[in-house]
Amino acid sequence: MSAADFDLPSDQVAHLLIGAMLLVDGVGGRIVETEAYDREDPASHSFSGPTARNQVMFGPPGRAYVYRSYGIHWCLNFVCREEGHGAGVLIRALEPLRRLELMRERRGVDDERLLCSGPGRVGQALGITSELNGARLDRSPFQVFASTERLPVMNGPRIGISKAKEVHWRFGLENSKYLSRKFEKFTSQPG
DNA sequence: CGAACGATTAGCT
DNA sequence: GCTAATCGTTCGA
Repeated sequence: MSAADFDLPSDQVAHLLIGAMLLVDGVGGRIVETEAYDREDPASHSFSGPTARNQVMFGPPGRAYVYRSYGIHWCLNFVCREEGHGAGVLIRALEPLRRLELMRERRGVDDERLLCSGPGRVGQALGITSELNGARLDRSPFQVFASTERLPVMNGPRIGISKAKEVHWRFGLENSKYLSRKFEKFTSQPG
């Protein structure tokens, strides 16, 4: 995918990314769960304007925004919309497909379903660190290929937030074993 | 400068 | 289901 593909509202990109192949240095798999965030969104890091941490969200679309979560985990986002807007998509889960042994080693677990099912796990399995904050998604080490298939996508409330819980900007591949959690309430998107 | 709070996970009950 | 771990970011004094 090119930078222009991310110059769209983050909920559209979050939906579009379900089924896409994501690789970092050849390690990764198929995206099965995402969440959208936007400048006008109280749950978003960008809601209160640019800061040292979130400055990449206010840069050009098609870049990686990487942040430290709970002092422990690295979480990977894709910057969306026009430059300066402050929108992004959090990559919450992958179906692991490439270089599973390296992911098992990095994660310290064998179970395939625990390799990339959660944003912190995705970061650890793919070797994401702050060094990749601001990196272009159309250049090494990233590779992002949109799905050519029409896939059944469901959506629902985002996870782990305290504000804007009524916004259903969590998207997931229906029937995937690799979601970080079940979708309790969801509406199926028209295929 | 201090304090509160996470876009989480793992491990235990 | 509940909670400790763990520390950078943010905001108010």
